Amino acid sequence: MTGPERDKYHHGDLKTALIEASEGIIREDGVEGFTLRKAAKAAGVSPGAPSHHFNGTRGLLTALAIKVFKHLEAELNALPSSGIPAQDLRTQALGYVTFAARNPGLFRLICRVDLIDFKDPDLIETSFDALTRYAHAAAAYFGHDAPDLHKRVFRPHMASAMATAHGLAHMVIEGRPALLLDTPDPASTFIETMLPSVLLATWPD
Amino acid sequence: MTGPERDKYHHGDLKTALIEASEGIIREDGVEGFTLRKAAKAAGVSPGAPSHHFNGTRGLLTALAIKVFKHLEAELNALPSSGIPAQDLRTQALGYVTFAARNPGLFRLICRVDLIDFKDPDLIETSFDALTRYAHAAAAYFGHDAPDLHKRVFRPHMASAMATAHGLAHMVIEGRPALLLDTPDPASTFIETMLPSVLLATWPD
DNA sequence: TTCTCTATCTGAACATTGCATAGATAAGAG
DNA sequence: CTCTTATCTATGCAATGTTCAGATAGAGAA
Repeated sequence: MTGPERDKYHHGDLKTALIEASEGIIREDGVEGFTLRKAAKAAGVSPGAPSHHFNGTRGLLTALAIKVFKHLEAELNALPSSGIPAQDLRTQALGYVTFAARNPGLFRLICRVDLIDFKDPDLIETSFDALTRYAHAAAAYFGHDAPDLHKRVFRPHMASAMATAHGLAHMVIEGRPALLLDTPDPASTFIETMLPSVLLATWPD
Repeated sequence: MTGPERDKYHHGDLKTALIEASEGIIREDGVEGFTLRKAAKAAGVSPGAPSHHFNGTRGLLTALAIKVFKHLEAELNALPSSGIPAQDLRTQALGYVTFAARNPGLFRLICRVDLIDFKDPDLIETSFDALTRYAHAAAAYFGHDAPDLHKRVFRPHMASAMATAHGLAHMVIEGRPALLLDTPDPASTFIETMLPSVLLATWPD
C-alpha cells in the first residue's frame, strides 16, 4: 500500500493490480479517501497509467464495483438454506446487512451512482445476479413465482423485502446505530443482538 | 445562480445566502456538482469568504443539512392523519420516499456521512425531530408506546418500519426504478403507481 | 462629527486532484 | 534483427479547498 513494487517497465497485469489497489484503499480510508493517484502509486505506477486501462476514475471504480457485487453474490449464495421460507429470507437479509457492515467502504461504493457507471451492462448484470438468491427467498416467503430480475419482473412484496434490508444496510453504514446505541461497536451490536429481532418482527414465521 | 449580485462591500447576511446558494446548486447539479467556490460565486463573494462563516465545506453542508431536515419534518408533519394506524404509517412512508424523490440531491446530502458532520448536536437533534411523526405512526401501528428518539428508545418493529422507507428512498434516488421500469420518468411511476401497493404489502390493515 | 475597534470580505497564494498529451520503453511478430 | 504495437512515464493544465495578510466599512465612543 505504501511504496512502489516493480522491476519491469511493463507491469504485467496493471488492470487487476489497480482494481485491487483501489479495493485496499477504499477498505482502509473509505470511498472519500480514494484518489486515482493513490491507486496508481499503490500499484507502483505513474499517475497517468490508469487511463490506458480504464475510462477515467469512473471506469476503474465501476470495474471494482463489479468485483464487489460478485463478492456479495458469493456471500449470499454461501448462506445456508433451511427450507423454512421465513428463516431463509431473514438469513439473506442478515447476510446482506452484514456484508454492508463488514465492508462499509465497498458497500458505499456500489451505492454511489455518481461514482460508478450504472449504465454499464456488466455492472447491471452483476448487480442483478448478486440479488438473485435474495429475491428467490423473498418470493418463496411471499408465495410468488421465482422472479427474474433480468426480465424486470417486479412484485410489491419483493420490493418491500429488498428495501428493508437495503434500508437497514444504509442505516448501519450511515452510523445510525451509533446514534441509538451506547456500545463500543454499535454496528456489530446492532447486527448481532438487535437485527435478528428486527427481521423476526419484519418477517415472522 | 449565475452572476454576482451585490453593491455593498459587506454582504449583510452572507451566512444564509451561502446556505441558499448551496441548496440551489445541489438542487440543480446534485451533491457531486457542488463546490464551495460555486457557492461563493453564486452569493457574489470571493472564494475565501465562506471560511469566515463556516468551518470549511463540511460546516456549510452541515448547516444546509439541518435546513433540509427541518424541511422534511415540515412535510411529514403536514401529512393528514386518518386515525387508521396502517394507513397513517403508509402515508408517512410515502411522504418520506416522495421527499427523497422530489429532492434527490438534498436527500443524498443528508445521507452523506462523509460530507456533513453527524456529531453536530444541532444536526442530530434536527434529524431526530424530522422522524418523530413517522416513529409515532409506526408505534401506533405496532401497538407500542410513543417512542422518544432523543432518549434512544429503540424497538425492532420501529426499526423495520423506518428501514423500509429508508431503503425505498435510497432505491429511488439510486435509480433502481430505472433498472426495473421502462417508463419515461421511472421514479414518479414507481412512487405513484407501485409504491402504494408496496406499502400495502408491507403494512396491511 | 471624528476616531477607533472589530467584524467582514478580498486577492493571491499553495497543495492536491483528475485528466490530456507527447514521448520513452519493451514485448512480440515477421 | 527490425518493425509494430501495447504499455508506461513525465509534464502540464484547469479546478478545488484552504489559508492568510491586508483592504473595507459598519458600529460605538469621544
